[in-house]
Amino acid sequence: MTGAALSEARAVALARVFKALADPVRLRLLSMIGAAEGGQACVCELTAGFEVSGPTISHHLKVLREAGLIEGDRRGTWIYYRAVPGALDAVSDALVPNRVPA
Amino acid sequence: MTGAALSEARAVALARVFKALADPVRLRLLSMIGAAEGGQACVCELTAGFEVSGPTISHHLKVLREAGLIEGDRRGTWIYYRAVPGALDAVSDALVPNRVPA
DNA sequence: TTCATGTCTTGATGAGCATCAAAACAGTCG
DNA sequence: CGACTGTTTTGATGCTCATCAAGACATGAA
Repeated sequence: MTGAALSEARAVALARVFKALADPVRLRLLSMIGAAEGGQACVCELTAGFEVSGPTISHHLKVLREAGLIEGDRRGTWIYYRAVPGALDAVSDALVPNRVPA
Repeated sequence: MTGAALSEARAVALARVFKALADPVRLRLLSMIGAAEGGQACVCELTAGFEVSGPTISHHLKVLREAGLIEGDRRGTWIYYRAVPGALDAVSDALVPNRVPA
């Protein structure tokens, strides 16, 4: 956030992603998905880790999906979600441009 | 977000910061402060760059201040705001731990 | 087809937030 | 002190969001 000033349009787009990240449940969902075996997890596993109801988890997953942070595909009975590659890196870059991949 | 699963407490703390970033006006304020001469800007300069009213800018600056992202000090008539060093880096680290300073 | 399971959508409710106008506070200058 | 500028606080309003209960949809099995 030290480079040139942010344009209005870019600020709106970035704010949308940050809004998706601005909830403890969604952060933990994202974390659980990333930490899961093979980088993916089905909704049943995710729901088990929280005290909130199934529909609420589904709602949060939808928010993350619409923000471009995760994507899911149905495999038989279950739906598996995984992180969209590079999505979080792009957000990280926007915050601190002077960083490079390890 | 690929390491160990996030604790509930850490998720709540992180979400608080993301919530502060989840507004286009606040993102642009942060950007303008970072891009300003000497890394600091007075409220009058910031207000001039927006269409919203003065009190609204003041409100957003307060949110950023309470999130630990900026700090301000009065210097005569004007109050100057600047970014808290390392605050954004910490957020960036939380998102993508596998990055190192350039 | 009928049933059971997993996931999502709908509808409703209560809490939180962005915004502004008006008032209050802080500091400078005459 | 009094007038003025810069900044914040207060109060009110409309909107968005998180959550749940109930129902709907999708898939696989009997």
